[in-house]
Amino acid sequence: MKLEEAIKSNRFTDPAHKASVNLMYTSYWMKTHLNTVLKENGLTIEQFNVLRILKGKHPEQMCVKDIGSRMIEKSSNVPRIIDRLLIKKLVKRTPSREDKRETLISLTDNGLKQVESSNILVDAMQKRISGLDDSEATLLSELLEKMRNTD
Amino acid sequence: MKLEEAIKSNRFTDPAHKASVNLMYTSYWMKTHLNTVLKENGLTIEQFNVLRILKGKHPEQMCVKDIGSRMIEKSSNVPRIIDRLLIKKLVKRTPSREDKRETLISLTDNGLKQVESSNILVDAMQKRISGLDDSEATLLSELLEKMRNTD
DNA sequence: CTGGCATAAATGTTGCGAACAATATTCCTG
DNA sequence: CAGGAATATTGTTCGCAACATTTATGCCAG
Repeated sequence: MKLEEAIKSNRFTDPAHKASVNLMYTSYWMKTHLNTVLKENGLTIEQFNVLRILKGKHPEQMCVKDIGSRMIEKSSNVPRIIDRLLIKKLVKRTPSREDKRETLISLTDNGLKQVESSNILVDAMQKRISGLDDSEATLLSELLEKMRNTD
Repeated sequence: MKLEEAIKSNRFTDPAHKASVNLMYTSYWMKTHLNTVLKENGLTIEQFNVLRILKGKHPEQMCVKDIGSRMIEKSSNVPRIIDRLLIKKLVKRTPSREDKRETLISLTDNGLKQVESSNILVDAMQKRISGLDDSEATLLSELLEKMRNTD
């Protein structure tokens, strides 16, 4: 669907304005699909993101700060997202020995299964909905990074 | 900043995967800037969005359904966003005469001033942070719409 | 004209997360 | 060793998402 149909508007002041609205709408659209898929497994996007980050180091542990620095949406509430994963027994919390200020988090067996099964669903969904081929996707990434060049 | 630095990861299964993470990260990045700017005026993004939609028809009124259909993030909670705008007296609620199921919403004078002043801040911020020229921004919009071609 | 379905809006409820402050513990550096 | 920095947790408030329910009204088929 064209942006103009999706939000019934065509009053954009300039191409950059339209692009930023398009960007937020497309991200919303993607998240809606993600949410739908993850709900089958009882996960929120943020929870899935933390699990996926932990899977990247599995079976090693990660401290809370490192998890936070790898999240797409930086959040001061990582401990509470972990709380919810703990309740579902997808994750384990262990005090660190080397630096006693830290706590180390790792996936449980259940957590690993959960994230692997969710990954399959998510990958399939993304393949199904994305209309871009590899070179277009690469170009999109380049434009997005150029857009953020003031970082 | 490159995506890999921003989320300290370079394990993307394919360009489309990287593009979708990049998309969500860039949208988050944009919203963070938006939030910072709007906070000066005591508005959330959703509230600003509703005000901006109303400005498009000002001084005419709009019913709640039409507002919702124009929002970037479709929400079933439009009445409650309007509640908060009402408390700040930025918006007025009037029962419709033609169709008594509807309520008509319009900007107050204060609301109009508020959205105009916010627009200035937002436009300046977007100019300041975006590293894309017009043709790149147009290309970005095209890619985003192609990405959503399964709509 | 009316009975039943559709539509618009509001409301109730639950839960997640953002934002920000405050606290406790531990580390590190001068 | 003292004082400040870093790490994680906790408290609090708020906005919003999601979903169900309710109320009022419009509309159409019979």
